[in-house]
Amino acid sequence: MSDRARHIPEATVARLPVYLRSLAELVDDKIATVSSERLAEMAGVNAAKVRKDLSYLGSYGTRGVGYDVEYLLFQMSRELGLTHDWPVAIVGAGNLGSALANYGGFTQRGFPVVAMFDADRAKVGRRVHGVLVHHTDDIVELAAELGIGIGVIATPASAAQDVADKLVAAGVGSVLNFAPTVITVPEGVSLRKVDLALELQILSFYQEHREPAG
Amino acid sequence: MSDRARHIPEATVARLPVYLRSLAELVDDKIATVSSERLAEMAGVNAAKVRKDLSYLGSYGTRGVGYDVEYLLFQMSRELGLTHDWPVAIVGAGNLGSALANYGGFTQRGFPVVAMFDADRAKVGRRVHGVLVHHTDDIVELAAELGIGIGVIATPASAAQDVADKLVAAGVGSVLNFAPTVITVPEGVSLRKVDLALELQILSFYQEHREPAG
DNA sequence: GTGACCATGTGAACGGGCGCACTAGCGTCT
DNA sequence: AGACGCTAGTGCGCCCGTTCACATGGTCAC
Ligand SMILES: NC(=O)c1ccc[n+]([C@@H]2O[C@H](COP(=O)([O-])OP(=O)(O)OC[C@H]3O[C@@H](n4cnc5c(N)ncnc54)[C@H](O)[C@@H]3O)[C@@H](O)[C@H]2O)c1
Ligand SMILES: NC(=O)c1ccc[n+]([C@@H]2O[C@H](COP(=O)([O-])OP(=O)(O)OC[C@H]3O[C@@H](n4cnc5c(N)ncnc54)[C@H](O)[C@@H]3O)[C@@H](O)[C@H]2O)c1
Repeated sequence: MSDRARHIPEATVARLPVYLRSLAELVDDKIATVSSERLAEMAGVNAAKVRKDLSYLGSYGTRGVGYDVEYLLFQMSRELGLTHDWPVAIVGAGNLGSALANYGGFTQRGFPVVAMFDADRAKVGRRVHGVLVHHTDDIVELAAELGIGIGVIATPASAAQDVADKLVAAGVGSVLNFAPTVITVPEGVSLRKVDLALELQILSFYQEHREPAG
Repeated sequence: MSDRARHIPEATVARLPVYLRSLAELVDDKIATVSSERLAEMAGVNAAKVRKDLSYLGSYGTRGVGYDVEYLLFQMSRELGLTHDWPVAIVGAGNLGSALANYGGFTQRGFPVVAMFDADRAKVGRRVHGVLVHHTDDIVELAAELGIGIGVIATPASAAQDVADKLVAAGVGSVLNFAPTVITVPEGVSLRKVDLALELQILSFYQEHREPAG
C-alpha cells in the first residue's frame, strides 16, 4: 500500500483532511455517492484537482457515477493513518495548552491527549480535563512509555527549541509548534506550526494593500 | 509605495512576518546589521530566498555589508501595515475564543481585541480579559462602529459561514477562521484559516508513511 | 586613491503544482 | 443490442516559486 503512495505531493496531503471532513458530512447526510464536482465545491477547490488528488490514493471512483462515499472515506482514513489513535502530549500547561487539553475535538478525531508537561513545579501533578501534568524532565522517559506519536508545543517561544529537542530525544516523530518562533528538528521528524500572530500579520498586509476602490 | 509592492508573491508575504520576528530579536540583541545568510538561518530558509523576498520591498541592503536591522525592520513593518493598530473582534466566547482574548500577545503586536460576540445570551454582557461580549445580532452595527479590521471566528463549525457572512456585511475585510470547516467570502475579503485537527492529520499521514528504517 | 573583499540584487534554469481539455469507461434508456 | 450521457482519470502546457550562480556595487585597509 505504501507502494502506490510512493509519493503524494505535499499540497495534496494538506487537502486530504479537507476531503475527509467533507466525506464525513456526506455520510452524516446519508449520501451514498459523490461526484468530484460536488466534493470540490464542499472542499472549496477545483474539481480536476480533486480527481487528481484522489487518483494518488488509487482508482476508487466509478466513471459515470462518482465515488462511493463510505468506501472513499475508509480508504482515505487508512491513507492518513487514522485507523488507529495517535497519542498526543501537550508541553506547556498554560493558557493555550489548557485550552487545547480541554477541547474534546482531538480525542474524538483519534488524537487523545494522554499527557501534559510543564516546567513549572506548581503545575505538575494537576489535572487538566483529566490529563495529568508531568514535569518536563520526565518527557524523555514518559513519552516513550506512553507511546506518544505527536508532541504539541505550547510553551513560551524561548523554551520551544529546548522542548522540541526533548520530544525528539523521546522518539516523538511529529511536532506541532504553537510558539511564535522558528524551531528545527532532525530529518525524519515532521514539524508543523500554527502561528496566530503570523496569520494576523498576513491579513494585515493584504488589508493594507487593498485597492481603496471596491 | 504600493507601486513597488504592485505584486509581492503570496509565498513571500507569508514569510515576511518570520523575518520581522527575526529582526526584532536582533534589535533586542543590539545587533545593527545582518546578512541575508544570518537572517536565512534565523528564519529557517534559504539565503537566496531571503534576498529575493527582501528585494520585493526595495533595495534596503548594502552590498558588501548586509541590511541595517532597524531600518529594514521599519520598512517591513510599514509594508505589513503594522505602523498602526488593527482592531480585532472575536466571535464565539467559548473555550477557544476566551483563550485568545486572554492572550496578551495580540494587543502587544498591534492587534487589540476590542470586542467579542456570541449567540448565547447567557454570555452576552460578560467580560473576558476586559473585553465585553456582545450579541451576534449586533455584529453588523458594532463592527462598523468600532472599526473592526479583522474578525476571528471561534464558533462551532455549523455557525462559521453564517458568522463570516455577518462579518463581511459589517465591512470587515479580513477573516481568520478557527472552525474546522470550509467557508467562503466574497472577492476582496481576505480569508485565512487555522485548523488544528487538519494539522494533526497531516502529521499523522507522514508518520504513517515514514520509512521504518531510520 | 586603489585594490581586495564581500554581500546584495537578479537573470535564468529548474521543478512542482494547477487546471484545461481530452479520453476512457460505466450505467442507462430506448 | 446499441447509442447516449455522465463522470473518473490523465496528458500537457502554463505559471508560480525556488535556487543557483554571477555580476554589481559598496566598504575598508593601506
Ligand atoms: N494563548 C493564546 O491564545 C496564544 C495564541 C497564540 C500563540 N500563543 C503562544 O502559545 C504559547 C503559550 O501561550 P500561553 O498563553 O499558554 O502562555 P502561558 O504563559 O499561559 O503558558 C506557558 C506555559 O509554559 C510553561 N513553560 C515555560 N517554560 C517551559 C519549559 N521550558 N518547558 C515546559 N513548559 C514551560 C509555563 O510554566 C506555562 O505553564 C506562547 O508561545 C504563545 O506565544 C498563545
Ligand atoms: N478549543 C480548542 O482548543 C479548539 C481547538 C481546535 C479547534 N477549535 C474549534 O474552535 C471552535 C470553538 O471551539 P470552542 O472549544 O471554543 O467551542 P465552545 O463550544 O467552547 O465555544 C463556542 C462558542 O460559540 C458560541 N456560538 C455558537 N453558535 C454561535 C453563533 N451562531 N454565533 C456566535 N457564537 C456562537 C457558543 O455560544 C460558544 O460560546 C470550534 O469550531 C472548534 O472546533 C477549538
